[in-house]
Amino acid sequence: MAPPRLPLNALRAFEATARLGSMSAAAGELGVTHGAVSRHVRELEAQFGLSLLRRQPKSVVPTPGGAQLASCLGEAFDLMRLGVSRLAPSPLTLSCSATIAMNWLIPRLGGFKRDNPDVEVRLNINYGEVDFVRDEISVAIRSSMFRAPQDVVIRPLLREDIGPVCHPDYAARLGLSVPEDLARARILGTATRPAAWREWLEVIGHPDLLLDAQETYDHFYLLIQAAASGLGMAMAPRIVAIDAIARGHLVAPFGFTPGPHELSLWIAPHLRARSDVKRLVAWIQADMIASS
Amino acid sequence: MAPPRLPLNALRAFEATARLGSMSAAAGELGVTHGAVSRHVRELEAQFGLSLLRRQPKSVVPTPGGAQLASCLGEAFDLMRLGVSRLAPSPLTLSCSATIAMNWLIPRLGGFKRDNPDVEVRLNINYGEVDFVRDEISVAIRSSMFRAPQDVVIRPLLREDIGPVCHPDYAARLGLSVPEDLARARILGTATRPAAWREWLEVIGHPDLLLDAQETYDHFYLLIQAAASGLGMAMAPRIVAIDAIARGHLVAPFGFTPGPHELSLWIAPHLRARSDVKRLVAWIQADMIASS
DNA sequence: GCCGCCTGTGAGTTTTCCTGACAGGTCCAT
DNA sequence: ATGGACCTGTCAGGAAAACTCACAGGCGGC
Repeated sequence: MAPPRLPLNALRAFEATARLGSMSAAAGELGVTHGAVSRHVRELEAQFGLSLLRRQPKSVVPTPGGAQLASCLGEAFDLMRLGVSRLAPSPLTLSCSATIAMNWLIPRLGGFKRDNPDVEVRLNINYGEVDFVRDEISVAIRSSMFRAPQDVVIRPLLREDIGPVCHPDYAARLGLSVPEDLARARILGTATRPAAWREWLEVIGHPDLLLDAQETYDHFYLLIQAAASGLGMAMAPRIVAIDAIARGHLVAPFGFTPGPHELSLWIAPHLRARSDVKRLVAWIQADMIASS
Repeated sequence: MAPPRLPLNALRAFEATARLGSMSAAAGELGVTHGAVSRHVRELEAQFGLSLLRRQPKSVVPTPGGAQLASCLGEAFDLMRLGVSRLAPSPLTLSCSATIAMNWLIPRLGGFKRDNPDVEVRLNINYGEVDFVRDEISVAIRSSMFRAPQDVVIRPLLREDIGPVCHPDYAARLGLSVPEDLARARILGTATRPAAWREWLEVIGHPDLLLDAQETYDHFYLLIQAAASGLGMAMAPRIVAIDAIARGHLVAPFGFTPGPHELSLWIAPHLRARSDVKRLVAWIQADMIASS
């Protein structure tokens, strides 16, 4: 008969219990209920034929043997974690447009780093096509304007709500109340989304209105900054304007309307099960929803 | 979001695979199928987002990262095993009668030690009542003549087949063919089982025959040896005579008949889940059945 | 006394793990 | 070539482990 396999999960539960001096605390650390921990410890005691913990009213104390075992186990688990962490993982790289990066991601990234101090996020500022392997991209935030590569895991984030934005004083000065009033405004555009104003006019039901960009910026984020500086009206997705609106740098006199595009997460298929990838994805999804 | 729990079972499967250079070998060591190991390894690779093994036609070779991880894991598991083995277990103690010990157990004990080199078995030569705690007994072989203590785990072994035995030459000289012929034999008895002959006569359907012990030994094993020396007929359970019969030291001219008692294993309840206890119990059960 | 905090335990359920069977691949011997 | 031995990969289905939920009981503090 072969030597019995070590009951690894039970050993982990016991180690945490001995270290924390409490089954409930160990259960919290392991993300299970106290009952599960209690069972694991009893299973070990039965298997070894001796008691590992002295039960006390408000806590548990390892017996001498239990303490020695716990210390061995602690070292062993540390060693495992060390080995796993040494696995030279390719860095976690998030690709998104400069606009999203500046107006949504970077201001919120501190929160992710606070919750996940051990995860390092590299940014890749880009939009459009992605080569996950060549550029070592783990996750990309992309608009549905672009086609995802084959095999990529896609998680829809949100439909882009779009609307005109400008500086609050600018809006007040022009007295905007209906879309037609925009004829009085200076219309700002961007080279990367030449159809932006046309798309908006269509979704709000004024396809007849003609608003042509009187000034065109090379980059979307320059456009946003121009609008925030009071230089005119920009057509912007809510997600990139929301912070500026909250700070009072921008207003959206006509609100936002669901636009023709949506934002998605593209996840490198070979990395989709990696824990840091999963954590980043979960965080982006949650924070995107929270800020929409 | 909490840091992910280490997938311990998968890590163990990978460690064995890397050490043995083969999933099938690892599966053998762990007592599972190769499919299970394959899944575990793939799960790890997915979770870490990198490949741990280079697949080759007839084997697998750890990648550099995989080799480093495997070495860490190997140390960690060794440490765990060490910690567990240090748990000062009470010694494994088997209690049985001197007769069983001499005529059945000890000749077979080598086989158990060969299959379980890491298990040390202490013997407690005794019969009748057992105090598992005071005498630190783990397992006892006992006859149903005795009452087991409360709470003991009982595993029936076999019904005692009993019959008269003597030296082959002695049987030939007397020309025994029917029980009545035993009147010509010298009847040997033992103080510990004074009713042995009577019980046999009853189970073979000759309650009328009267065979009284003409010589009585203090111990059963002395009785067996006396019979094997040609001093007369002894009433013996098959299980204690079987080896002497096989070696030609004894014969059972009337065979063996199911007797009124049976042999059982009594297992100390607080030790019943201990792996060495379970292995000893399994071995005794298997070998008892094999030799009956 | 009552309440809060701990652990123990049972039934029932979810999740994990494993099996068993098959497929594809390489190497070796025939 | 061709068949056999021996790997690994994969899938559906089933056994076993793990977990949850709910309740019970003990102890200490307010």
